[in-house]
Amino acid sequence: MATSFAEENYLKIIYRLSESTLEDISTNAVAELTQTKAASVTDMLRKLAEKGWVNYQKYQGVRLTDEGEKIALSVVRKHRLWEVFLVDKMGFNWDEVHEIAEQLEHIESEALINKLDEFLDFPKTDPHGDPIPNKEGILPELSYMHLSDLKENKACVLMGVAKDSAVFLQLLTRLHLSLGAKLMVKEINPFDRSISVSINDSEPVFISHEVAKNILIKIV
Amino acid sequence: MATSFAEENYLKIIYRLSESTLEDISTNAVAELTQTKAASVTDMLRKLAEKGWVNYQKYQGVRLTDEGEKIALSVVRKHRLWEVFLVDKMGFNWDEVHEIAEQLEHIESEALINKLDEFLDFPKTDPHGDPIPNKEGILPELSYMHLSDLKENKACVLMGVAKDSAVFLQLLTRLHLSLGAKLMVKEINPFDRSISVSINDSEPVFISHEVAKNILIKIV
DNA sequence: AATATTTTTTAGTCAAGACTAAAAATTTAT
DNA sequence: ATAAATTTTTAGTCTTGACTAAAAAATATT
Ligand SMILES: [Mn+2]
Ligand SMILES: [Mn+2]
Ligand SMILES: [Mn+2]
Ligand SMILES: [Mn+2]
Repeated sequence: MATSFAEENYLKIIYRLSESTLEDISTNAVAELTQTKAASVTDMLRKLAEKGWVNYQKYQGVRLTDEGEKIALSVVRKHRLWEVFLVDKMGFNWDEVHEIAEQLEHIESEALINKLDEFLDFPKTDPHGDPIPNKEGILPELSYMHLSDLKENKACVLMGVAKDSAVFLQLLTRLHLSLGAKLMVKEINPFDRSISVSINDSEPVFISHEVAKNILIKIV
Repeated sequence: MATSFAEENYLKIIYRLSESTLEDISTNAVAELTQTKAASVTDMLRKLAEKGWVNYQKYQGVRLTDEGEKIALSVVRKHRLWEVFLVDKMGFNWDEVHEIAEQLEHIESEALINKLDEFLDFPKTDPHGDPIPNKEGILPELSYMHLSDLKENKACVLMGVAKDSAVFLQLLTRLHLSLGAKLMVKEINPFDRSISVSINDSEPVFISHEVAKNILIKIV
């Protein structure tokens, strides 16, 4: 069955919301991310349920069916592969690619996306460190910590971000915090939980707890 | 002003029809290429005229305004650049790219299309030999002959096709007729105007007039 | 337990872009 | 110059995906 852009966007957003909770997803949560109103979401949820892509009961929230998740994963796969393309091949910065990928993720061609995957050398993660499902829809297992949870004087590598708004990414770039950077927390201030971090062995810089919370790392 | 997919498709098709005639374009001609009905076209022509992209008077046919042509050329540019990408970088055959480019041509990002242009080394023509407008909307001048108009025993090179339906392109491929092939007409049969052509100096093969008419060449 | 607040759904509208059937205008043929 | 055929437009309808305002259900507060 063919899926419209709107349907794909909804499924992807329900998927993303499901990643961080086991509970059913609320109408309002979906409305916020789709940038629509709750009433519009209710309408769409009924349609998606009708097509067998979500389980939905009035007032009970929504959850993807296996088939719905499969579609969502394929959209996520396309989104993230196109992001890799935009950064690695087109030379965009990591804060510039989201909107374009938001469009490209709806291009309908299995053949194209698999050739693109190959062209990019089967990347495991996108420019924000998010995992890319393979063509079977299997996500590589990545277990990252938040920089905010790291003890002092432990070496680690920046592996991803937990938020990909342009302003956040631009801030990181200004601080020379990019994927692969070697980090070490030098000091944790109990007052506001801000930290001072050395990036690639240079002089430590200050980072708010809010920022540290959204930086994903791997201990080396 | 933002342009919808539908509007872009209409403008592109009106542009394509205008290339081969100086007359105004008829409602039916547009309907045929957009795969819609004449009534739907009439509706859309009114909207396009409203936006200042076409000149349209009831029963008089339609013609692009300068602004409309600018939009059409940008869609054509995107379509053809994506086709080059699909063939040169993704490894598709020339008969497989049209539908995908039909979608990709609507991706909205000046920055992306200009980076893509550079990535592809500023190609002058697409995989079917059609000229690619530059970012200012200027088309390179290409003056090709039809193979059907060529005299016997004149060497030439296949530069493009005047039709890009998949079946036609697949036929050419089977005959080893691809862009850049060296051709020489060995014989013209007055009966049905079919010709016998040597391709890259190999044994001549027979080609119908219909096929020869749609092969574009340059004399060497 | 009753009330207030928040969330979600329903009801009614709207715009875009398609359709069919019928009417009107234009073009072609006699 | 009429009549016939063709093309184009109008009128009315449908689907998708949005909206607002109001009603209903669920949740939180006293
Ligand atoms: Mn999207
Ligand atoms: Mn990403
Ligand atoms: Mn298109
Ligand atoms: Mn082409």
